[in-house]
Amino acid sequence: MSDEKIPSQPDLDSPLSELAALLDARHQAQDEILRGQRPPPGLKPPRLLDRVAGVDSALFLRAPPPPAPTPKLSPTLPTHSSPGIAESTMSPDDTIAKTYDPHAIERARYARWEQTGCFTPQGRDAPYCIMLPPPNVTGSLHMGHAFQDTLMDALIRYHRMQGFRTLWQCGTDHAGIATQMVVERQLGLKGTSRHELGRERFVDAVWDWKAESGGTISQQLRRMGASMDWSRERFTMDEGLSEAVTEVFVRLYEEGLIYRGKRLVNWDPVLNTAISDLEVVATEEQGHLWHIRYPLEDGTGSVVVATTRPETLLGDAAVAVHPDDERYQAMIGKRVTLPLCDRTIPVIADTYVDPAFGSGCVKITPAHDFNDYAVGERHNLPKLNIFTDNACINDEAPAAYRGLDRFEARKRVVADLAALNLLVKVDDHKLMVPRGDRSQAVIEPYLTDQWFVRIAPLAEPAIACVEDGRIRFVPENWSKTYFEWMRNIEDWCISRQLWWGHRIPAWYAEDGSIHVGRTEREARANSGLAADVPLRQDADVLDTWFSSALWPFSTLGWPAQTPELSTFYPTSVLVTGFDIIFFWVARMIMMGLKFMGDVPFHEVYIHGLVRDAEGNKMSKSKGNILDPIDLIDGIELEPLVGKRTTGLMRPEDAPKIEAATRRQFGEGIPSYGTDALRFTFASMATQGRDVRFDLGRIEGYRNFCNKIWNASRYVLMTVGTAPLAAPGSRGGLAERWIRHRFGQALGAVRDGFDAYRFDLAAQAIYEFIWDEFCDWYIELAKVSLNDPGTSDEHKQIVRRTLLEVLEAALRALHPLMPYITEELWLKVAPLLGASAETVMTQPYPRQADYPADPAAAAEVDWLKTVVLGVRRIRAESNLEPARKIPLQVKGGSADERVWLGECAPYIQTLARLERIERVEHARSDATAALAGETTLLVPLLDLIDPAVEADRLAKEIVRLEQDLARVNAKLGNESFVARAPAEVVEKERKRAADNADAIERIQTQLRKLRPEA
RNA sequence: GGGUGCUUAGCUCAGUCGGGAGAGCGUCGCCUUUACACGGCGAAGGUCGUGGGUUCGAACCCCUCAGCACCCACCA
Repeated sequence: MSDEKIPSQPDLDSPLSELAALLDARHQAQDEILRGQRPPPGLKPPRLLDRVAGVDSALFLRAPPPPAPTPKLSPTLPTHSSPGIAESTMSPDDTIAKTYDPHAIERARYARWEQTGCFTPQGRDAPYCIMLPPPNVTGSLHMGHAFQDTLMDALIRYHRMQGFRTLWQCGTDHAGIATQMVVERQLGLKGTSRHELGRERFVDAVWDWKAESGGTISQQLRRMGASMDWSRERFTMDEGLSEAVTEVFVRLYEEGLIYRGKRLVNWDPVLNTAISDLEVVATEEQGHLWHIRYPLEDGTGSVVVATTRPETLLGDAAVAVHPDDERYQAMIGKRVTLPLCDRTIPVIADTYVDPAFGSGCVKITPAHDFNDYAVGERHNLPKLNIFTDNACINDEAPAAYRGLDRFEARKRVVADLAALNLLVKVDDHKLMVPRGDRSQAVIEPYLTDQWFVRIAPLAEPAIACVEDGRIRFVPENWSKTYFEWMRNIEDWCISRQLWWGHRIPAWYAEDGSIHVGRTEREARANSGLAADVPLRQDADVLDTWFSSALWPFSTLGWPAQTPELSTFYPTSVLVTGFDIIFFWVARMIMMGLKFMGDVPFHEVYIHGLVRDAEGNKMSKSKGNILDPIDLIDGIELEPLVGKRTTGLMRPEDAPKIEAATRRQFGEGIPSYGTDALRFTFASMATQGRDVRFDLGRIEGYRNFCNKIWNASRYVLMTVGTAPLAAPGSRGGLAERWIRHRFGQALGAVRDGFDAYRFDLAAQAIYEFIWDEFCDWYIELAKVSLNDPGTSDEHKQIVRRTLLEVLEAALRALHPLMPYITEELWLKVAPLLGASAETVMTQPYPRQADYPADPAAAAEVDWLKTVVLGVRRIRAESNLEPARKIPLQVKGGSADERVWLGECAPYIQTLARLERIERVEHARSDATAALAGETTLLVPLLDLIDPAVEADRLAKEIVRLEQDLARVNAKLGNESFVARAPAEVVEKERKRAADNADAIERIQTQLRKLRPEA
């Protein structure tokens, strides 16, 4: 396998090329090397490691002379690349390389598509539109994107070829927190910070960073072959999209659906911002449960409370017990002295307390715990905030703790309690720790002023539209997840204390009053404020998902009523992962219904998440990331190790990651090309929740590319400029059969696309091309074309069929493998008189044009059975494959007798027969197989070992008898015969009869070999 | 605590309507066969997680149990 890792790009400065040049330049093989093609068999290419070490190519000098030159096409074969486009794998004399090389093709093809405007919606037919989930503008393509984009592009190309007015709306997301963090990190490396720069200059710095790195992902999307309409590319902080954000905010505010309030929110003390519930991830961690004694103020005793966060004691407002808890009845209403603090707090009764947990007493800290907040509200407790924005103890706490970080304060509090003998015990305790999904910081419930969306009124219609089917989830069960969340939804905190994002269109007067408007001017006008009243705009920005929620209509021009908006909204389907159903899908549905009065899409296709071969989530910190571009282009081991081990959050993991990488990719990653990668993704798109990315799959599909390449090469070489039959000529058996099979395959492909079963669509087309077209039809066609007895007329039909089916199969495959199909189609189609510039806008083949032909199917199925039967005999009798053998046939139905006559030439060649003869009695030294009612006999006087053959037949009889016994048992069951559908019963009866007949015939044969049997 | 999935060949996974268990990769054997060795031909390999139920018939429908995964959630 190591032989496969030769880099495919020509590199004329490398020692490889110099050495190659030393060899006879006239040799075909050398031409191939210089053109970047694979060397012929026997020539060992250098390994990647050798190249890295700079010691390659010695192997080339020892290499044997290359074999015969590659066959050539007629020099008059038309070529169809446009001027300025690299002629890729075609050498100047029109030789097609023996091995598919994606690199020579992909970039030029893509540039050509983009230049000619193929990606913009065309025509006036029914619209088809997909919204690209906007990737982070400064991000780079990961496997999840590549997977998702492959599926979307397949849908887009499939529908475009069917004539839909197809729009794939693309763009990028400003990704507030993520982008701000990146830029802040960079500033940190330069020894400065955003605070030093100030807001305005910081935001400028982010725009600079966007300008610098914002093109990365769109270039990578192009490498994937994504046919999105780049002319309509949008950015969530574009002027137009920002206008949409403001418009939505103001309208929701005016309707009372956005409000500002002091609430307990999830606070990230590292990023210094509020975040929404969804951005908090709870992780199970090992901690402690501290049991602390609070003495009663009257000295009559004490209570013991348990806590996982002892520092919050400083903000306690009460101790709560269950109202029915007999142990504490006497204490309810009394006060306890709060240790370390110079104050007392009440003992209250609340059903929130679980008497069975811990001591049955709970400390209540309303300002720092969501439950306690609710208890505090019920009992009118003060909300004592003891933290600063970055979670240090503030001045509300006793002087001894002020300024301490929360974890430092925890240690100090615990130590002080122990010193006072108030620490009863400390237990190990597993708890769920809330962490920010971006910063990984421990989140604190924190009391601040924030903006919220009142979500229930928006959620209600959003639930209804999924219930009544206006939006359909695929797979359907994701709607359950959606309902579950939507029915328990909480108000959405949309303000963020960041600098990068959409500013909130709210202004404050000095008296603290709030004025909302599309502009400051409008805000003043709304409130009747004079122009000279000083106003200060809210410093916060909106949650990034607020603008993402508007994506399906903001990108189409809303709030303006554009033609695009009326044409493409609602969009056709949303393709996304289940991880953002709540973040994005639900919110788009709510906003779309609210502002467009209609759903944003009719279907939501939820795909799985890409994981590594072991099923682990791919992450930088695990060092198991695969870069889709590396799979396309290949990467040598050292750079791969480098990529995986730099920029780690935990640099100490580097050695482990390096070792694992070297183990798994000892020779780097070979180049597979975009089409193989895309086909792999499509075939992994099953209904499951996660998809494991396995290099074996992509290698297999790279081989598939090569198979297609070579099948096309054969067809081009065979047909050349030879005359073809007129279109529509009725073919022979094989021609009718392959058309029939193609029609069936097209049906399966269509069903696959319709159901978003890309795996089934991919499988159908893979099997058609490899198992039917290559393995059988091309071989059958060769028989006709190579037989001197074939009429010219028939040969012309065979050539046309080869071309037509190949040409249509390339179109059928195009949505999944755009590059190789384009490349080959442009060579194949002209031979049929087609002269388009691209296959991309050609009609998708229709099943109706390849109607079923059951007669041809039955006959070829029988033909295949005969050939397979002989091949099996040959293999199991250890006959040399090259040796031509005689075949005798005996018996057979009327149809089969006719078929044998018609198929004899095919059978003779494909089964490598010397002759076929009909006999009435089998010789005893013959091996036998069955094809329908026909018995196949291969007399092998000199080679057969009767014992071996007898064993083989005996085994076959056992197999048939087992099957017969099962079928007979079924038929012997009266209920089965009485209750099963007649056709099922009939089928079983026929099967029993067939089996019995087959057993009889094999037994006859066996008795001749083994008379005692 | 609530919810959702998953368990089929050595591995990764299909299996649509309940009616003869499939593919790819891997393994084994043969083969440089004029498109392709990134290939061809052939083969081996499965008690469909467990136990029960419904049915003439269950990988598939229902229930039980076991194992695994994920999502949501305020038990200190």
